[in-house]
Amino acid sequence: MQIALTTAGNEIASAAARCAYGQPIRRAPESPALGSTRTFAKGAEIYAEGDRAAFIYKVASGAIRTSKLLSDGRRQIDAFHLPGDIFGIEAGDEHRFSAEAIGEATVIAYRRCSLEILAANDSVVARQVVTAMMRALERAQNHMLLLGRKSAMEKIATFLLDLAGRISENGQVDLPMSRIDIADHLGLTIETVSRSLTQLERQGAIEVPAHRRSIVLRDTAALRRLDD
Amino acid sequence: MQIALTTAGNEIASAAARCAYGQPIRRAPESPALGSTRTFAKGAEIYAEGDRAAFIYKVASGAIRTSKLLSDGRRQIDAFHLPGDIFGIEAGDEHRFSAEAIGEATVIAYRRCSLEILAANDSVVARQVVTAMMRALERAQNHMLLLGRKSAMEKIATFLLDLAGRISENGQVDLPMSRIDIADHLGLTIETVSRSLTQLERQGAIEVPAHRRSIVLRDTAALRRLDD
DNA sequence: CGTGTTATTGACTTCATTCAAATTAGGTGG
DNA sequence: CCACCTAATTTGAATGAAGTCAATAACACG
Repeated sequence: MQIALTTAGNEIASAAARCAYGQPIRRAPESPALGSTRTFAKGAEIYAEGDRAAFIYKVASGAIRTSKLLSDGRRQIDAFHLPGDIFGIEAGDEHRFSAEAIGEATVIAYRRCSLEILAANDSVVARQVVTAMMRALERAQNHMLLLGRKSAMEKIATFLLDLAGRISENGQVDLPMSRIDIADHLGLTIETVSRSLTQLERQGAIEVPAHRRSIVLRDTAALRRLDD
Repeated sequence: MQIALTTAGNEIASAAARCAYGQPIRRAPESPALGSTRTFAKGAEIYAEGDRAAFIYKVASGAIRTSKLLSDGRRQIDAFHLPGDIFGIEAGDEHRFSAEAIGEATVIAYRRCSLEILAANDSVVARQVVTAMMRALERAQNHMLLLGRKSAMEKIATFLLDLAGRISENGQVDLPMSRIDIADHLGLTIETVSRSLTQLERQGAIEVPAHRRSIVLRDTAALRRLDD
């Protein structure tokens, strides 16, 4: 029982169908109600803080940032979501972050229903959603330590190692996001991000190719020493 | 079907019994296996980072802090847990924070089993645990914004308003925790916490009685202006 | 009352920010 | 392919918010 539109092995879609209709329903592939793929241009908003949370999302390609704003415009980027990552899960009925595509990105949107009902009705999807939530919680908790107690250099080192663990091929990390995004994720300014990268490069820990959107980790041991 | 030792209306205990034994089992009140109350002295450790997470806890009285350490001793207090709060839920099998009693405190410990099994087997407890996790996630996400983007004064204002919302009687907040704990929660030093409180007092927003362990909110509007 | 702990205050330093300018990258149209 | 333009990034100099170090003050408790 798998719905054509969804990616292979995806349990969320079938569960969402059950959730919405009581029992699994076979749907035409062109149905937009669940598991629909959407493409967003660079900078496009997927949802805003306060929007009704009707869907949860899975990144298919590209990268998404979720962020919160203070009234005067200061921004905190809670997380970057890469292909395979689920985002947009909420406890209440509205989004508590806004989500934007960083570059061009495609996401799969799944109609959401109350997580309590979901969890009660379907153990497979419950596990998936609970797991995604747990991951978000762990990420947030580690990030609190970073934001509250680490220096700029340590923040950058931690960030690079984390990204490398998620998307590096042979020690090279292609940054999907700008310096501003990195700064707003790490609680720094773009200038400090830039200076820290320069300093790490001078120390031989990393190498920043000309186009500035990728970073080669030269000395991960040195970075790890900064990480903790 | 309620187990004698547990507090009234508590679903976690009965679910834990089901979880551990497949079906509900009536246990003698003196059984320590689930819903057991434990008392901790000031500063006593309930569990350490890395400990096997065999229980989840609910605060009965007093206050608990959960925190993470950097290798050189810098500390980030993730949250303060007050009576009624659940803490110690983990995705994996070990604790990712340490938990200590702030003053003398009593907690109720519930034998834990894999959350996936929990969620699959029992919708009532699934809802409770998922709700507690959600709350932890929301707290963490708001706290990231505070740690990453707020000034010292704003941090203190947010902290006081939050605490007031949880334990104030008529605008008076009795702080269970020391300045060091506040500092380590807000990503500040004790000196900065102290100076910020003094400044808020000078501005007439708060009043700090002589014993320094309680705070009267005089002008919540002014605090709210700082909060966001 | 001492004594130890916790909090406040003061003086100075530092790390990161701010403001400003220069440089580089990437896209557009000739 | 190159000149131009805009946006992103880097770099420099000065400032500032919070940290550090040090001393004092206020409690809490025996």
